[in-house]
Amino acid sequence: MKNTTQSMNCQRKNCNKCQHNICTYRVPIFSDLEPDEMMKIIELIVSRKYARGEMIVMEGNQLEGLYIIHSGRVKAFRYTQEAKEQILYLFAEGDFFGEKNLLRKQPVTYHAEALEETQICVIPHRSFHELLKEAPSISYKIMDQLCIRIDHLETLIQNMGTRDMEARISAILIEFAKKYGSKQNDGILVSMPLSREGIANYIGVTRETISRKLSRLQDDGIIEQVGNKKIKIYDLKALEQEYL
Amino acid sequence: MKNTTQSMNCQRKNCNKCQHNICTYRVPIFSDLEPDEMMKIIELIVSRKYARGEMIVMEGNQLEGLYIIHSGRVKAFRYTQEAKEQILYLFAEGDFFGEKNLLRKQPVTYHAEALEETQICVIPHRSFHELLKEAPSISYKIMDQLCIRIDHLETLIQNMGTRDMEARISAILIEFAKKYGSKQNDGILVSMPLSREGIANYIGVTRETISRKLSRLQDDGIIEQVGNKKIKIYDLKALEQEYL
DNA sequence: CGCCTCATTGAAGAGTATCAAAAACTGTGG
DNA sequence: CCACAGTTTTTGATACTCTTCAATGAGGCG
Repeated sequence: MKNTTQSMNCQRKNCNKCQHNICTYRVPIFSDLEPDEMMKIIELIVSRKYARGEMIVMEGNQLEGLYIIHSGRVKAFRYTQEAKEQILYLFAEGDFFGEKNLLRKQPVTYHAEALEETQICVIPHRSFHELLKEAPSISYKIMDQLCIRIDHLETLIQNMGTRDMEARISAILIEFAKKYGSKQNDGILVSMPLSREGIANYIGVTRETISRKLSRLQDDGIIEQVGNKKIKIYDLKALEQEYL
Repeated sequence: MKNTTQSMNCQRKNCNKCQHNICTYRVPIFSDLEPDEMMKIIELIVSRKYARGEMIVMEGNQLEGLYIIHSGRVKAFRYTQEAKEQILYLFAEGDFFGEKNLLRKQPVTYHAEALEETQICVIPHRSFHELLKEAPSISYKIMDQLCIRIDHLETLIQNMGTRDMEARISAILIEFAKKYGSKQNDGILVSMPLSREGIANYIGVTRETISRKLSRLQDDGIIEQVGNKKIKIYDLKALEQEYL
C-alpha cells in the first residue's frame, strides 16, 4: 500500500517538478521521441523503489513490462555450478532490462539486485508494443542497445579468457575509471560500484585474489585504495600496459 | 576474378535449381516474408565461398553488408591479452554476422574463420535498410536473434565463471550433443565442430587439459572418443550430473 | 601409403583456491 | 566526536589444479 502511493507520488513529482529529468528523457531508447509521444509514455509508467541489497527480479520471472532504471545502480548475475555469483552486467541510470520478456516472451535470464537505493520505472508490455507501432524508430534504438550489450558481453568473455590475472584486474579498473572516475590533478579517483567480493564475482575469481592483486598494484604505486569504496589511479598508463 | 564468376554462378544456381533452399529461406530473419519480398532480396544477394581455415572477416573490418551463412560452419573469436584465441560464437547455416555494422555503423568486433567449406551470402547495407522499411517485421526478427545471441554469451560467461573444469567441459559436450548429435541405440554420436584446441579456446583453457579431461571421461565409460572428430556419449545423465 | 597435423601423456612448476585468523573499515548510537 | 559492533577486507600458510614444456603417439588428407 505504502509503496503504491509512494510510486504515484514519484510519478507525479517527476511530471510536475522536473519534466526534463524524468525516466524517459534519460533513456537512450526514447531520446528521439517528440514531446507528445514522450507524454504518452509518461502516463504509462509505474515507478518502484528498491533498497540496497534488495532483489529486483529473479531468474525465471515473467516481467510485466520493461524495467528502466531511473536512478541507482543494479548488478545482474547468474549462479555458477558451485553456487558462486557470476556478475553479467552493471546497470545504471537509463539502462533497462526485461527486454527478452518483451521481444520473445522469455523470462529474465538473470537475477538483478540493487547495489544502492534504486528507482525503477516499469513500462507495461502492451503499452510498449503500442508505442513501437506509433514510433518505429524506437526499434532501432533497442537494437542499438542490444548491440551495446553484446559488445559488453563479448569483452567480458575475452577478459575472462585471459589467464594473466593482473591483466584482468587492470581491465576492470580501466572500465570503472572510464565509467565512474573523476579526474584530479594527481590521478583519477574512482568510486567503485562493487565491493572486493563483487569485483571477484565479476571476473570470476575469489575475493582474496582481488585483495592481493590490488595490494600489489598499490605497493607498485600504480593505485591507492582509499577506504573500501574508492580507488585512486595514479598511473593509468601502467595499468593499460599491464592490460596490453 | 575467378571468385566473382564463381559467386554469380552460385547465385544463379540457387535461384533456378532449388528456390526453397536459398539463403533467405533458411534464415530466421526472413521467415515471415512474402514470396515477392523474398524475390527482391534474392536479387540483391552476392554469394561468396570460403575454404576451411580461411578468414571471412577480421576484427575492425567495415563490412559492406550483412553476412549470412548459406552453408558451412564458422567460428568467431577474439584474441586475449596473451594472444590466445577466445571463441565467442559458433555460427552455422542461417546465422548472420555484421549486424553491428548494419545497426550502429560499427566495424565487426571479432574475427570470423571458416571451419569447413562455407558459403556466405551478403546483403548490401542499403538494400537491407530499404528492406527494413518495406517489411518492418524484420526488425522484430533481428531483435529476436540478438536476444538469442545475448543468451548464448551470458551462458558462456556463466560457464567460464565456474571453476570446476569437469563441469565446464560437460556443459560444452551437452551443448554440442544437442546441436550436432544424432541418437543411436547405445548413445549419442556427436560430430564435433571444433578440434581439441578449438574446444580449449572456447572454454578458456589449454588443449592439454581438454585431452586429459576427455580421456578421464572415457575411462569412466561416460564417453568414447571416435577418432578426432567424433565423440560418442554413452551416459548423458552422468554428464548432466557433472554439470549440475 | 606417407607425411603433416593434431592429440596424448608425463613431469615439473606456477598460481590461485581454500581455510583460518587478524586487521580495517563503515555507520550507528551514545 | 568517539566508541562499538558488524561487516568487509587483508594477510598467511597449505594444498590442489592447471599450465607449461617436451616427447611420443595417432589421425586424416592428399
